[in-house]
Amino acid sequence: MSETRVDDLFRRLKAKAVSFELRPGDRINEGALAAELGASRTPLREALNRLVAERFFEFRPGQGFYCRGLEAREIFDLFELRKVLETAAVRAACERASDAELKALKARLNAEGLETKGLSVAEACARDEAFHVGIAELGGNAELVAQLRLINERIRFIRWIEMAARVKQSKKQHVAIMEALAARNANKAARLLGEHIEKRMDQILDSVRAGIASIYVDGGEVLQDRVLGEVEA
Amino acid sequence: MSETRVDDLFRRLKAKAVSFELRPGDRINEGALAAELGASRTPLREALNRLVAERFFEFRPGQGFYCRGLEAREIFDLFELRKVLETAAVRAACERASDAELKALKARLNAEGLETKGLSVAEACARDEAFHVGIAELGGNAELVAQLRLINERIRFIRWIEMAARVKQSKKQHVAIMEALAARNANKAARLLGEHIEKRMDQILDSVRAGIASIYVDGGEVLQDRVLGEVEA
DNA sequence: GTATTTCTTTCTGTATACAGGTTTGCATAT
DNA sequence: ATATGCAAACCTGTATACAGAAAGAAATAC
Repeated sequence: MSETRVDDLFRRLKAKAVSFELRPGDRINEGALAAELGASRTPLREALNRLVAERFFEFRPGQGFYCRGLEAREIFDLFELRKVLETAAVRAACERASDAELKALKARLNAEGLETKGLSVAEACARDEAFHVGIAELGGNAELVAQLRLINERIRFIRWIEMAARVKQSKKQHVAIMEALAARNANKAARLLGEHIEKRMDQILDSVRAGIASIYVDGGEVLQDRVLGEVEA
Repeated sequence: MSETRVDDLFRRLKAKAVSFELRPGDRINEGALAAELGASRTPLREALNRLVAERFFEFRPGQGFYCRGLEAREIFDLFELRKVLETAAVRAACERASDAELKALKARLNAEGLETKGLSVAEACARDEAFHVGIAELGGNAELVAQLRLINERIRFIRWIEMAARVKQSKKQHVAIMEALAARNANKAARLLGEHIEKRMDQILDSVRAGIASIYVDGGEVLQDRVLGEVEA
Protein backbone atom coordinates (compact mmCIF):
# COMPACT_ATOMS: atom_id res chain seq x y z
CA MET A 1 0.00 0.00 0.00
CA SER A 2 1.69 3.16 -1.18
CA GLU A 3 -0.52 5.82 0.31
CA THR A 4 -3.13 5.13 2.88
CA ARG A 5 -6.39 7.00 3.14
CA VAL A 6 -5.29 8.64 6.35
CA ASP A 7 -2.29 10.16 4.61
CA ASP A 8 -4.44 11.44 1.81
CA LEU A 9 -6.95 12.97 4.20
CA PHE A 10 -4.11 14.39 6.24
CA ARG A 11 -2.72 16.27 3.26
CA ARG A 12 -6.07 17.50 2.03
CA LEU A 13 -7.19 18.63 5.46
CA LYS A 14 -3.93 20.40 6.09
CA ALA A 15 -4.34 22.24 2.80
CA LYS A 16 -7.81 23.33 3.86
CA ALA A 17 -6.51 24.47 7.23
CA VAL A 18 -3.48 26.29 5.80
CA SER A 19 -5.66 28.27 3.41
CA PHE A 20 -8.43 28.72 5.97
CA GLU A 21 -10.91 27.15 3.60
CA LEU A 22 -12.06 25.80 6.93
CA ARG A 23 -12.51 29.07 8.73
CA PRO A 24 -10.87 29.96 12.04
CA GLY A 25 -12.72 28.35 14.91
CA ASP A 26 -15.06 26.35 12.67
CA ARG A 27 -16.39 23.26 14.32
CA ILE A 28 -15.82 20.14 12.28
CA ASN A 29 -18.85 18.00 11.57
CA GLU A 30 -17.19 14.64 11.17
CA GLY A 31 -19.99 12.97 9.32
CA ALA A 32 -20.40 15.76 6.81
CA LEU A 33 -16.69 16.25 6.26
CA ALA A 34 -16.10 12.53 5.88
CA ALA A 35 -18.82 12.34 3.24
CA GLU A 36 -17.42 15.37 1.44
CA LEU A 37 -13.96 13.83 1.35
CA GLY A 38 -15.24 10.42 0.36
CA ALA A 39 -14.15 8.50 3.42
CA SER A 40 -15.59 7.31 6.67
CA ARG A 41 -15.19 8.88 10.06
CA THR A 42 -12.50 6.50 11.30
CA PRO A 43 -9.63 7.56 9.00
CA LEU A 44 -10.87 11.15 9.09
CA ARG A 45 -10.49 11.24 12.84
CA GLU A 46 -7.06 9.67 12.61
CA ALA A 47 -5.94 12.39 10.22
CA LEU A 48 -7.47 15.07 12.43
CA ASN A 49 -5.63 13.70 15.42
CA ARG A 50 -2.33 14.10 13.62
CA LEU A 51 -3.29 17.62 12.69
CA VAL A 52 -4.16 18.39 16.28
CA ALA A 53 -0.59 17.50 17.21
CA GLU A 54 0.62 19.82 14.47
CA ARG A 55 -1.65 22.59 15.74
CA PHE A 56 -3.85 22.91 12.68
CA PHE A 57 -6.88 21.77 14.63
CA GLU A 58 -7.99 21.89 18.21
CA PHE A 59 -9.74 19.11 20.01
CA ARG A 60 -12.30 19.70 22.73
CA PRO A 61 -13.43 16.58 24.53
CA GLY A 62 -17.09 15.91 23.99
CA GLN A 63 -17.31 18.50 21.24
CA GLY A 64 -14.90 17.24 18.64
CA PHE A 65 -12.50 19.06 16.39
CA TYR A 66 -12.23 22.73 15.60
CA CYS A 67 -10.18 24.49 12.96
CA ARG A 68 -7.33 26.52 14.41
CA GLY A 69 -7.83 30.18 15.12
CA LEU A 70 -6.04 33.06 13.45
CA GLU A 71 -4.52 35.20 16.13
CA ALA A 72 -1.92 37.88 15.77
CA ARG A 73 -0.07 36.83 18.88
CA GLU A 74 0.42 33.28 17.67
CA ILE A 75 1.55 34.43 14.23
CA PHE A 76 3.94 36.87 15.81
CA ASP A 77 5.45 34.17 18.01
CA LEU A 78 5.83 31.91 15.00
CA PHE A 79 7.62 34.59 13.02
CA GLU A 80 9.93 35.21 15.94
CA LEU A 81 10.58 31.52 16.27
CA ARG A 82 11.26 31.30 12.58
CA LYS A 83 13.79 34.08 12.91
CA VAL A 84 15.51 32.26 15.75
CA LEU A 85 15.70 29.01 13.80
CA GLU A 86 16.77 30.51 10.51
CA THR A 87 19.47 32.77 11.89
CA ALA A 88 20.90 29.85 13.85
CA ALA A 89 20.75 27.66 10.75
CA VAL A 90 22.46 30.17 8.49
CA ARG A 91 25.30 30.46 10.98
CA ALA A 92 25.65 26.70 10.96
CA ALA A 93 25.50 26.71 7.18
CA CYS A 94 28.37 29.20 7.00
CA GLU A 95 30.44 26.72 8.97
CA ARG A 96 29.28 23.42 7.64
CA ALA A 97 28.03 23.73 4.08
CA SER A 98 30.29 22.50 1.31
CA ASP A 99 31.30 24.81 -1.53
CA ALA A 100 29.28 22.66 -3.90
CA GLU A 101 26.16 23.02 -1.77
CA LEU A 102 26.53 26.79 -1.63
CA LYS A 103 26.99 26.94 -5.38
CA ALA A 104 23.94 24.80 -5.96
CA LEU A 105 21.77 26.95 -3.73
CA LYS A 106 22.93 30.09 -5.49
CA ALA A 107 22.19 28.54 -8.86
CA ARG A 108 18.71 27.58 -7.74
CA LEU A 109 18.07 31.06 -6.41
CA ASN A 110 19.09 32.59 -9.71
CA ALA A 111 17.15 30.08 -11.74
CA GLU A 112 13.80 30.34 -10.07
CA GLY A 113 14.00 32.35 -6.90
CA LEU A 114 14.08 35.92 -8.09
CA GLU A 115 11.40 36.63 -10.63
CA THR A 116 7.89 36.67 -9.26
CA LYS A 117 6.11 38.38 -12.12
CA GLY A 118 3.41 36.19 -13.59
CA LEU A 119 3.49 33.74 -10.71
CA SER A 120 0.52 33.06 -8.49
CA VAL A 121 0.77 34.19 -4.91
CA ALA A 122 0.99 30.58 -3.79
CA GLU A 123 3.79 29.79 -6.21
CA ALA A 124 5.79 32.91 -5.36
CA CYS A 125 5.46 32.12 -1.69
CA ALA A 126 6.51 28.52 -2.27
CA ARG A 127 9.71 29.70 -3.96
CA ASP A 128 10.43 32.09 -1.15
CA GLU A 129 9.96 29.31 1.35
CA ALA A 130 12.15 27.02 -0.72
CA PHE A 131 15.05 29.46 -0.59
CA HIS A 132 14.76 29.87 3.15
CA VAL A 133 14.42 26.15 3.75
CA GLY A 134 17.30 25.59 1.36
CA ILE A 135 19.53 27.68 3.60
CA ALA A 136 18.32 25.91 6.70
CA GLU A 137 19.07 22.53 5.17
CA LEU A 138 22.69 23.52 4.68
CA GLY A 139 22.89 24.00 8.42
CA GLY A 140 22.68 20.23 8.71
CA ASN A 141 20.15 19.94 11.52
CA ALA A 142 17.25 17.81 10.31
CA GLU A 143 15.13 18.49 13.38
CA LEU A 144 15.47 22.22 12.95
CA VAL A 145 14.48 21.94 9.30
CA ALA A 146 11.44 19.83 10.13
CA GLN A 147 10.37 22.34 12.72
CA LEU A 148 10.88 25.22 10.30
CA ARG A 149 8.77 23.48 7.66
CA LEU A 150 5.93 23.12 10.12
CA ILE A 151 6.15 26.76 11.10
CA ASN A 152 6.08 27.76 7.46
CA GLU A 153 2.87 25.88 6.95
CA ARG A 154 1.29 27.58 9.91
CA ILE A 155 2.19 31.09 8.77
CA ARG A 156 1.75 30.46 5.08
CA PHE A 157 -1.66 32.09 4.88
CA ILE A 158 -0.26 35.31 6.33
CA ARG A 159 2.60 35.23 3.90
CA TRP A 160 0.12 34.96 1.06
CA ILE A 161 -1.55 38.07 2.38
CA GLU A 162 1.77 39.87 2.52
CA MET A 163 2.69 38.79 -1.00
CA ALA A 164 -0.67 39.80 -2.39
CA ALA A 165 -0.34 43.18 -0.68
CA ARG A 166 2.97 43.48 -2.50
CA VAL A 167 4.97 44.12 0.60
CA LYS A 168 7.74 42.55 -1.29
CA GLN A 169 11.27 43.56 -1.86
CA SER A 170 12.74 40.17 -1.12
CA LYS A 171 14.73 39.98 -4.30
CA LYS A 172 17.60 42.24 -3.30
CA GLN A 173 17.59 40.92 0.22
CA HIS A 174 17.78 37.32 -0.89
CA VAL A 175 20.72 38.12 -3.12
CA ALA A 176 22.47 39.89 -0.25
CA ILE A 177 21.86 36.99 2.11
CA MET A 178 23.14 34.54 -0.47
CA GLU A 179 26.28 36.60 -0.94
CA ALA A 180 27.03 36.74 2.77
CA LEU A 181 26.44 33.02 3.00
CA ALA A 182 28.67 32.27 0.02
CA ALA A 183 31.39 34.36 1.68
CA ARG A 184 30.78 32.36 4.85
CA ASN A 185 30.25 35.57 6.78
CA ALA A 186 28.08 34.18 9.55
CA ASN A 187 27.45 37.42 11.40
CA LYS A 188 26.43 39.30 8.31
CA ALA A 189 24.30 36.48 6.96
CA ALA A 190 22.50 36.07 10.27
CA ARG A 191 21.95 39.80 10.62
CA LEU A 192 20.56 40.19 7.11
CA LEU A 193 18.33 37.15 7.43
CA GLY A 194 17.09 38.29 10.81
CA GLU A 195 16.23 41.75 9.54
CA HIS A 196 14.63 40.22 6.48
CA ILE A 197 12.23 38.25 8.62
CA GLU A 198 11.76 41.03 11.14
CA LYS A 199 10.58 43.39 8.46
CA ARG A 200 7.54 41.18 8.03
CA MET A 201 6.78 41.16 11.71
CA ASP A 202 5.92 44.83 11.89
CA GLN A 203 2.95 44.23 9.66
CA ILE A 204 1.56 41.11 11.24
CA LEU A 205 -1.32 42.87 12.91
CA ASP A 206 -2.43 44.44 9.65
CA SER A 207 -1.92 41.21 7.75
CA VAL A 208 -4.00 39.26 10.23
CA ARG A 209 -6.79 41.78 9.89
CA ALA A 210 -6.54 41.61 6.10
CA GLY A 211 -6.46 37.84 6.36
CA ILE A 212 -9.64 37.66 8.37
CA ALA A 213 -11.31 39.98 5.89
CA SER A 214 -10.13 37.82 3.02
CA ILE A 215 -11.44 34.66 4.64
CA TYR A 216 -14.91 35.98 5.24
CA VAL A 217 -15.24 38.10 2.11
CA ASP A 218 -13.51 36.33 -0.76
CA GLY A 219 -13.72 32.91 0.73
CA GLY A 220 -9.94 32.84 0.81
CA GLU A 221 -9.27 30.54 -2.10
CA VAL A 222 -9.01 33.46 -4.47
CA LEU A 223 -6.06 34.93 -2.67
CA GLN A 224 -3.56 32.22 -3.29
CA ASP A 225 -4.33 32.10 -7.01
CA ARG A 226 -3.89 35.78 -7.65
CA VAL A 227 -1.13 36.47 -10.12
CA LEU A 228 1.61 38.88 -9.24
CA GLY A 229 2.54 41.72 -11.52
CA GLU A 230 5.56 43.97 -11.64
CA VAL A 231 7.38 44.21 -8.36
CA GLU A 232 9.07 47.46 -7.43
CA ALA A 233 12.51 47.43 -5.84
CA MET B 1 -16.48 14.69 29.41
CA SER B 2 -13.33 15.81 31.17
CA GLU B 3 -10.76 13.43 29.76
CA THR B 4 -11.41 11.24 26.82
CA ARG B 5 -9.92 7.81 26.36
CA VAL B 6 -7.73 9.06 23.54
CA ASP B 7 -6.10 11.60 25.85
CA ASP B 8 -5.49 8.96 28.46
CA LEU B 9 -3.97 6.57 25.95
CA PHE B 10 -1.94 9.42 24.50
CA ARG B 11 -0.34 10.16 27.84
CA ARG B 12 0.31 6.56 28.74
CA LEU B 13 1.75 5.71 25.34
CA LYS B 14 3.95 8.77 25.37
CA ALA B 15 5.28 7.72 28.77
CA LYS B 16 6.07 4.29 27.38
CA ALA B 17 7.81 5.82 24.37
CA VAL B 18 9.76 8.38 26.41
CA SER B 19 11.13 5.70 28.70
CA PHE B 20 11.59 3.20 25.86
CA GLU B 21 9.44 0.69 27.67
CA LEU B 22 8.42 0.14 24.09
CA ARG B 23 11.82 -0.55 22.64
CA PRO B 24 13.33 1.35 19.71
CA GLY B 25 11.93 0.09 16.44
CA ASP B 26 9.38 -2.20 18.09
CA ARG B 27 6.41 -2.90 15.93
CA ILE B 28 3.12 -2.19 17.64
CA ASN B 29 0.56 -4.95 17.68
CA GLU B 30 -2.59 -2.91 17.91
CA GLY B 31 -4.82 -5.67 19.14
CA ALA B 32 -2.46 -6.75 21.88
CA LEU B 33 -1.61 -3.23 22.98
CA ALA B 34 -5.25 -2.18 23.01
CA ALA B 35 -6.13 -5.15 25.19
CA GLU B 36 -3.22 -4.41 27.52
CA LEU B 37 -4.34 -0.80 27.89
CA GLY B 38 -7.97 -1.72 28.29
CA ALA B 39 -9.32 -0.01 25.20
CA SER B 40 -10.21 -0.86 21.66
CA ARG B 41 -8.17 -0.29 18.58
CA THR B 42 -10.02 2.83 17.45
CA PRO B 43 -8.94 5.24 20.22
CA LEU B 44 -5.55 3.53 20.38
CA ARG B 45 -4.91 4.35 16.76
CA GLU B 46 -6.08 7.91 17.28
CA ALA B 47 -3.60 8.36 20.09
CA LEU B 48 -0.84 6.76 18.03
CA ASN B 49 -1.56 9.11 15.17
CA ARG B 50 -1.03 12.08 17.43
CA LEU B 51 2.19 10.56 18.64
CA VAL B 52 3.33 10.02 15.08
CA ALA B 53 3.01 13.76 14.54
CA GLU B 54 5.07 14.31 17.68
CA ARG B 55 7.70 11.85 16.45
CA PHE B 56 7.33 9.28 19.19
CA PHE B 57 6.11 6.68 16.75
CA GLU B 58 6.59 6.00 13.09
CA PHE B 59 3.89 4.87 10.76
CA ARG B 60 4.54 2.60 7.79
CA PRO B 61 1.57 2.14 5.50
CA GLY B 62 0.39 -1.42 5.45
CA GLN B 63 2.54 -2.32 8.41
CA GLY B 64 1.25 -0.11 11.14
CA PHE B 65 3.01 1.73 13.93
CA TYR B 66 6.55 1.40 15.19
CA CYS B 67 8.17 2.87 18.25
CA ARG B 68 10.70 5.59 17.44
CA GLY B 69 14.34 4.67 17.11
CA LEU B 70 17.16 5.85 19.34
CA GLU B 71 19.80 7.37 17.14
CA ALA B 72 22.69 9.55 18.17
CA ARG B 73 22.29 11.87 15.22
CA GLU B 74 18.70 12.68 16.07
CA ILE B 75 19.50 13.24 19.74
CA PHE B 76 22.40 15.45 18.79
CA ASP B 77 20.23 17.56 16.51
CA LEU B 78 17.64 17.89 19.25
CA PHE B 79 20.23 19.06 21.76
CA GLU B 80 21.51 21.57 19.27
CA LEU B 81 17.99 22.77 18.60
CA ARG B 82 17.37 23.03 22.29
CA LYS B 83 20.44 25.18 22.64
CA VAL B 84 19.23 27.45 19.85
CA LEU B 85 15.82 27.85 21.41
CA GLU B 86 16.97 28.31 24.98
CA THR B 87 19.70 30.82 24.24
CA ALA B 88 17.25 32.85 22.17
CA ALA B 89 14.67 32.64 24.93
CA VAL B 90 17.05 33.72 27.67
CA ARG B 91 18.00 36.78 25.64
CA ALA B 92 14.35 37.61 25.27
CA ALA B 93 13.84 37.01 28.97
CA CYS B 94 16.60 39.50 29.81
CA GLU B 95 14.69 42.09 27.86
CA ARG B 96 11.12 41.25 28.61
CA ALA B 97 10.78 39.56 31.98
CA SER B 98 9.49 41.64 34.87
CA ASP B 99 11.48 41.99 38.06
CA ALA B 100 8.83 40.00 39.88
CA GLU B 101 9.10 37.13 37.41
CA LEU B 102 12.85 37.00 37.78
CA LYS B 103 12.57 37.00 41.52
CA ALA B 104 10.01 34.22 41.45
CA LEU B 105 12.16 32.05 39.23
CA LYS B 106 15.15 32.55 41.47
CA ALA B 107 13.09 31.64 44.52
CA ARG B 108 11.88 28.47 42.84
CA LEU B 109 15.40 27.53 41.85
CA ASN B 110 16.60 27.95 45.42
CA ALA B 111 13.63 26.12 46.86
CA GLU B 112 13.70 23.00 44.80
CA GLY B 113 16.13 23.27 41.93
CA LEU B 114 19.49 22.76 43.55
CA GLU B 115 19.53 19.72 45.77
CA THR B 116 19.35 16.41 43.95
CA LYS B 117 20.45 14.10 46.74
CA GLY B 118 17.77 11.59 47.56
CA LEU B 119 15.74 12.31 44.45
CA SER B 120 15.00 9.74 41.80
CA VAL B 121 16.62 10.24 38.43
CA ALA B 122 13.25 11.09 36.94
CA GLU B 123 12.48 13.66 39.60
CA ALA B 124 15.89 15.31 39.40
CA CYS B 125 15.56 15.52 35.64
CA ALA B 126 12.09 16.98 35.93
CA ARG B 127 13.38 19.76 38.17
CA ASP B 128 16.21 20.48 35.78
CA GLU B 129 13.74 20.69 32.93
CA ALA B 130 11.48 22.92 34.99
CA PHE B 131 14.25 25.45 35.54
CA HIS B 132 15.12 25.55 31.86
CA VAL B 133 11.49 25.79 30.79
CA GLY B 134 10.96 28.42 33.46
CA ILE B 135 13.60 30.59 31.81
CA ALA B 136 12.12 30.00 28.39
CA GLU B 137 8.68 31.02 29.60
CA LEU B 138 10.04 34.39 30.67
CA GLY B 139 11.02 34.95 27.06
CA GLY B 140 7.34 35.31 26.34
CA ASN B 141 7.12 33.19 23.20
CA ALA B 142 4.52 30.48 23.75
CA GLU B 143 5.34 28.66 20.52
CA LEU B 144 9.00 28.44 21.43
CA VAL B 145 8.10 27.07 24.85
CA ALA B 146 5.78 24.46 23.38
CA GLN B 147 8.47 23.37 20.99
CA LEU B 148 11.04 23.20 23.77
CA ARG B 149 8.73 21.03 25.88
CA LEU B 150 8.35 18.59 23.04
CA ILE B 151 12.10 18.43 22.53
CA ASN B 152 12.58 17.81 26.23
CA GLU B 153 10.28 14.83 26.07
CA ARG B 154 12.16 13.40 23.13
CA ILE B 155 15.56 13.68 24.80
CA ARG B 156 14.40 12.88 28.31
CA PHE B 157 15.56 9.29 28.23
CA ILE B 158 19.09 10.38 27.37
CA ARG B 159 19.03 12.95 30.13
CA TRP B 160 18.08 10.20 32.57
CA ILE B 161 21.12 8.30 31.40
CA GLU B 162 23.32 11.32 31.94
CA MET B 163 21.89 11.95 35.38
CA ALA B 164 22.30 8.35 36.43
CA ALA B 165 25.88 8.41 35.19
CA ARG B 166 26.33 11.43 37.46
CA VAL B 167 27.62 13.68 34.76
CA LYS B 168 26.13 16.41 36.79
CA GLN B 169 27.49 19.67 37.94
CA SER B 170 24.44 21.67 36.99
CA LYS B 171 24.07 23.28 40.39
CA LYS B 172 26.76 25.91 40.05
CA GLN B 173 25.93 26.49 36.43
CA HIS B 174 22.28 27.03 37.12
CA VAL B 175 23.11 29.56 39.79
CA ALA B 176 25.44 31.38 37.43
CA ILE B 177 22.83 31.45 34.67
CA MET B 178 20.23 32.74 37.10
CA GLU B 179 22.57 35.50 38.23
CA ALA B 180 23.28 36.65 34.69
CA LEU B 181 19.59 36.60 33.93
CA ALA B 182 18.72 38.54 37.08
CA ALA B 183 21.32 41.12 36.06
CA ARG B 184 19.70 41.17 32.62
CA ASN B 185 23.04 40.45 31.03
CA ALA B 186 21.78 38.82 27.85
CA ASN B 187 25.15 37.99 26.32
CA LYS B 188 26.47 36.35 29.45
CA ALA B 189 23.26 34.48 30.16
CA ALA B 190 23.08 33.17 26.62
CA ARG B 191 26.73 32.16 26.64
CA LEU B 192 26.48 30.33 29.95
CA LEU B 193 23.26 28.59 28.98
CA GLY B 194 24.70 27.61 25.61
CA GLU B 195 27.83 26.16 27.18
CA HIS B 196 25.72 24.42 29.79
CA ILE B 197 23.78 22.56 27.12
CA GLU B 198 26.79 22.02 24.90
CA LYS B 199 28.62 20.23 27.67
CA ARG B 200 26.04 17.48 27.42
CA MET B 201 26.42 17.17 23.70
CA ASP B 202 29.95 15.85 23.83
CA GLN B 203 28.71 12.74 25.56
CA ILE B 204 25.68 11.98 23.46
CA LEU B 205 27.28 9.11 21.63
CA ASP B 206 28.27 7.43 24.88
CA SER B 207 24.90 8.14 26.44
CA VAL B 208 23.05 6.65 23.50
CA ARG B 209 25.17 3.51 23.77
CA ALA B 210 24.53 3.34 27.49
CA GLY B 211 20.86 3.96 26.81
CA ILE B 212 20.59 1.08 24.38
CA ALA B 213 22.33 -1.16 26.86
CA SER B 214 19.97 -0.06 29.60
CA ILE B 215 16.92 -0.72 27.45
CA TYR B 216 17.91 -4.24 26.56
CA VAL B 217 19.53 -5.23 29.83
CA ASP B 218 17.60 -3.61 32.68
CA GLY B 219 14.40 -3.19 30.82
CA GLY B 220 14.80 0.56 31.20
CA GLU B 221 12.24 1.19 33.91
CA VAL B 222 14.84 0.76 36.61
CA LEU B 223 16.86 3.70 35.39
CA GLN B 224 14.39 6.44 36.03
CA ASP B 225 13.70 5.26 39.55
CA ARG B 226 17.29 5.13 40.69
CA VAL B 227 17.96 7.47 43.56
CA LEU B 228 20.78 9.95 43.34
CA GLY B 229 23.36 10.22 46.07
CA GLU B 230 25.94 12.85 46.83
CA VAL B 231 26.84 14.99 43.87
CA GLU B 232 30.36 16.30 43.55
CA ALA B 233 30.98 19.87 42.40
C1' DG C 1 -39.92 39.91 25.56
C1' DT C 2 -36.67 37.19 28.24
C1' DA C 3 -35.40 33.35 30.78
C1' DT C 4 -35.91 28.46 31.93
C1' DT C 5 -36.95 23.84 31.35
C1' DT C 6 -37.85 19.84 28.69
C1' DC C 7 -37.71 17.21 24.72
C1' DT C 8 -35.89 16.10 20.28
C1' DT C 9 -32.32 15.80 17.23
C1' DT C 10 -27.76 15.49 16.13
C1' DC C 11 -23.15 14.35 16.77
C1' DT C 12 -19.32 12.45 19.16
C1' DG C 13 -16.79 8.42 21.40
C1' DT C 14 -15.86 3.84 21.07
C1' DA C 15 -16.49 -1.04 19.93
C1' DT C 16 -16.84 -4.32 16.52
C1' DA C 17 -16.89 -6.53 11.96
C1' DC C 18 -14.80 -7.69 7.80
C1' DA C 19 -11.91 -7.40 3.60
C1' DG C 20 -7.45 -7.29 1.83
C1' DG C 21 -2.66 -7.15 2.55
C1' DT C 22 1.49 -8.80 5.12
C1' DT C 23 4.10 -11.74 7.68
C1' DT C 24 5.41 -16.30 9.06
C1' DG C 25 6.23 -21.03 8.90
C1' DC C 26 6.67 -25.08 6.27
C1' DA C 27 7.64 -27.80 2.54
C1' DT C 28 10.14 -28.43 -1.63
C1' DA C 29 13.88 -27.75 -4.68
C1' DT C 30 18.62 -26.46 -5.62
C1' DA D 1 22.47 -25.55 4.21
C1' DT D 2 20.30 -21.96 1.58
C1' DA D 3 16.90 -20.34 -1.29
C1' DT D 4 12.14 -20.39 -3.30
C1' DG D 5 7.26 -20.90 -3.42
C1' DC D 6 2.98 -21.86 -1.15
C1' DA D 7 -0.37 -21.77 2.49
C1' DA D 8 -2.14 -20.50 6.76
C1' DA D 9 -2.43 -17.21 10.35
C1' DC D 10 -2.36 -12.81 11.59
C1' DC D 11 -2.82 -8.01 11.45
C1' DT D 12 -3.88 -3.69 9.47
C1' DG D 13 -7.19 -0.37 7.13
C1' DT D 14 -11.66 1.09 7.01
C1' DA D 15 -16.68 0.95 7.39
C1' DT D 16 -20.42 0.62 10.26
C1' DA D 17 -23.21 0.30 14.50
C1' DC D 18 -24.70 1.98 18.74
C1' DA D 19 -24.72 4.28 23.29
C1' DG D 20 -24.39 8.46 25.59
C1' DA D 21 -23.50 13.31 25.59
C1' DA D 22 -24.13 17.89 23.63
C1' DA D 23 -26.64 21.21 20.92
C1' DG D 24 -30.80 23.03 19.40
C1' DA D 25 -35.86 23.70 19.33
C1' DA D 26 -40.12 24.13 21.37
C1' DA D 27 -42.92 25.07 25.10
C1' DT D 28 -43.74 27.13 29.50
C1' DA D 29 -43.10 30.46 33.24
C1' DC D 30 -42.01 35.05 34.67
